[in-house]
Amino acid sequence: MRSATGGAEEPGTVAAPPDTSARARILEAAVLRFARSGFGASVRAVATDAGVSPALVIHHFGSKDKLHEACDEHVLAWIAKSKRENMGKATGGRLLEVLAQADEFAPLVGYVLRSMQAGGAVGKSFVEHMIDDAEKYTAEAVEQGLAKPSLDERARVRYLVYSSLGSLLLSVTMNPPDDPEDVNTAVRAFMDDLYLPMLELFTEGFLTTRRMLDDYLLYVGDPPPGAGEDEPAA
Amino acid sequence: MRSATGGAEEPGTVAAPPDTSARARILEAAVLRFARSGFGASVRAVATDAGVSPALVIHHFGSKDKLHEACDEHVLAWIAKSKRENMGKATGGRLLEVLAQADEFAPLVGYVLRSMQAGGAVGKSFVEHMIDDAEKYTAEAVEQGLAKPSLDERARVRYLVYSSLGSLLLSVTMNPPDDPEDVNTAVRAFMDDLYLPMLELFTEGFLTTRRMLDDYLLYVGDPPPGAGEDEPAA
DNA sequence: CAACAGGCTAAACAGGTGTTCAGTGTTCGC
DNA sequence: GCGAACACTGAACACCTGTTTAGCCTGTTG
Repeated sequence: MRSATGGAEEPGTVAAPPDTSARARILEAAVLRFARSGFGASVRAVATDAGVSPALVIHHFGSKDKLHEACDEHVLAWIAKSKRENMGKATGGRLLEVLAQADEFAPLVGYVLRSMQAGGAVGKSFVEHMIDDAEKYTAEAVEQGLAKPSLDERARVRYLVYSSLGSLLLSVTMNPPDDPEDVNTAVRAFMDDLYLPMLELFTEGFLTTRRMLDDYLLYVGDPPPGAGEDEPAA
Repeated sequence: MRSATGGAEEPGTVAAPPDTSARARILEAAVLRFARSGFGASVRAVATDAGVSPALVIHHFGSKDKLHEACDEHVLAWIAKSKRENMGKATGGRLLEVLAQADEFAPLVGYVLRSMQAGGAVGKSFVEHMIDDAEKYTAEAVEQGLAKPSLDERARVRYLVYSSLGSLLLSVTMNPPDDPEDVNTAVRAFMDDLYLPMLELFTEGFLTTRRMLDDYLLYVGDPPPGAGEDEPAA
């Protein structure tokens, strides 16, 4: 077998042989296992999946928490890369759906969902990035006249991201796929069921009058006018 | 083996006037502990909270799973009662918010959220009941001319419930309150932040044109006219 | 009074957990 | 060749888990 354990990894795009190292195999197995069974999965389970001994997992990563962190970093790096590559075709809040369709990435999507479920770092980071992106996209959409302006753009974006990701998370949690690996099936089912009402709500709204909105505005006072200066901590 | 507590007495029908009994104290402590720390909390933790020995917990409930089931039943019964009492003032998807404001019920709300997070029975039941209720309320709202009719009423209701509960769950998961007991603070913060954009979306929509909706309708074919009841296979 | 019953507990059990340790080979620089 | 560094493992350790066992203690009943 090749040694080639030099720290310098070749950034070759096509030939990527060095991911057969035990460390990489463990990391991949851990991401998959955590996505499947949640972060309570045992080190022994990860080791078995990777075909190594539990001691080797600790030897390479130091502890289970460190392994968890390494998985987080790994997935975050993958998200950053995927975001760059899919910038064009995945607009707005549909990044996850697009990614989930690629079987290759499905386990990673599962990991993100698990992290959101557990309130972990990856989930938080993913949601925040999603909000930042969505803010940009909606601003463009407003400029182009595709989307209506909002009384509070930032708050609207937060709401849109929270409701879309939250509903997806809830749907997957309530109706977990038989094989925990193919999250894409669950995501697809979610989209099939709920895409129409979402689109309908987005184009036509839900209420017939402005009464509730106006009453609320009167009650809480005016929201930040247009481009709010800054938001002091409450 | 001799069964210590004769299984003759059916729980629920037994008239237990003093809820100061150890069994009741354990049940209450378990609901609170599970809401606080999730269902991974140990039997010993519950026992300590209740001021009893771990053995007594098992003695009264048989096993940890049985204790979990008993908690579920307890909370479900409470939900049913609260729904009956608050039918009038809590309309639509705002039941949880109303209930969360009553400090007395806050831990129970926390339990419901935990169960939704874990995909447990209480969460599932709660969501389904919520959908049933919301369907009734929106039907009334449509009749009264307050809400616009939908291409698929059932799907819209499901979407509304999933997005409101899902966004709440995600918000609480991402920003857990310092003291896990007062969920009401987190719920209140969620409402303060996201109620305006929600209301805005409901009254004005988001998109300026019907193009995306029409394109989608053309793509998937017409939705079930009126009361469609079929579930498309994946 | 004695005898029994049941709520209740301390202690232990069996099993799983993350982690450590001593010791395999195998490979590399000298 | 040598010795060191390396990836790697089986076995153990200490701890925590749910659960069981034996027995205490109190109240009731004969």
